[in-house]
Amino acid sequence: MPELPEVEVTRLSLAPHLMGAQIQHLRLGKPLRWPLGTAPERLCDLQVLALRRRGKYLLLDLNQGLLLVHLGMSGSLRFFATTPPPAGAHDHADLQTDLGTLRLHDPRRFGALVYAPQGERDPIAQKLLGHLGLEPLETAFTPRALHAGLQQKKSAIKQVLLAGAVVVGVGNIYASEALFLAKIRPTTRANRISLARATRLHAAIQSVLRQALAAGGSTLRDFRNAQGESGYFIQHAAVYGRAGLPCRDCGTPIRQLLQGQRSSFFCPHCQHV
DNA sequence: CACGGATCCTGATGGC
DNA sequence: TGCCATCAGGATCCGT
Repeated sequence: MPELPEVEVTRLSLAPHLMGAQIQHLRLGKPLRWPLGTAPERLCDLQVLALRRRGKYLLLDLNQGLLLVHLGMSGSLRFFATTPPPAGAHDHADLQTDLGTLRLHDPRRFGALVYAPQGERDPIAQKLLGHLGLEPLETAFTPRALHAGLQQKKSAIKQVLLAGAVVVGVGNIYASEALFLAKIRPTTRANRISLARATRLHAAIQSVLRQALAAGGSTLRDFRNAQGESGYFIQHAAVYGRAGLPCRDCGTPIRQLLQGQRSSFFCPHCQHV
């Protein structure tokens, strides 16, 4: 469900509610991808100082340590200013604060809630964040930097984008969309992409992510922001989920293929090598 | 050590 | 209607 835009939309809608909140209780449901890494009681009385994002991770800076939240494939966060409704079968964490309750809903449980007592330099934070590539909407992400990163990778560009070691936050939907905009085939080896084409891809990634952000995140299935509202970007997808349908630019049927167990979509006419 | 594949889990969907 | 196979927005881990 969540790629960078969805996580960022979540962060933006959550920040005003969580800023300065004091944790009173943490209730955990079924296990998530990783254990919390501490006893839930240890978080009591800690205060939320800031809400940041790194790739698809949400980072809650506490006055002692850092709480990392990942939404996996099916996760979403909601904030309840008053008493939340009873937890459902897939509500696996309730972070109760003096300002309200942050609830993590995640049917597939690929998501995670992890406490790093020593903040970003904590080993667990290093393990999860240390290898991440550039933030696509920050100034360090330039056409040259993208090109340089791609030069190091021999795999297909689609898989390099998904891996997050060069640039973070681009998931399965936006990878296909960005490659279509840049007119690059998903199967092209990353190190065979010229500076000119990397420059197009750079612009395409930013354009696709910014559009999705402005639209409030995609809504392929059930993405909701912290207020429970859904976005609508996916209805404008150029290629994602459109196998067999005519390309919006040239009419050629969109093709679907499998790369690393993930579907890719592309127009065989508009996207060369 | 870089790469590709298997893997975690539940729900929705479509074919028979 | 029921049963089964397939697929879904992620990312780590493990074997080669």
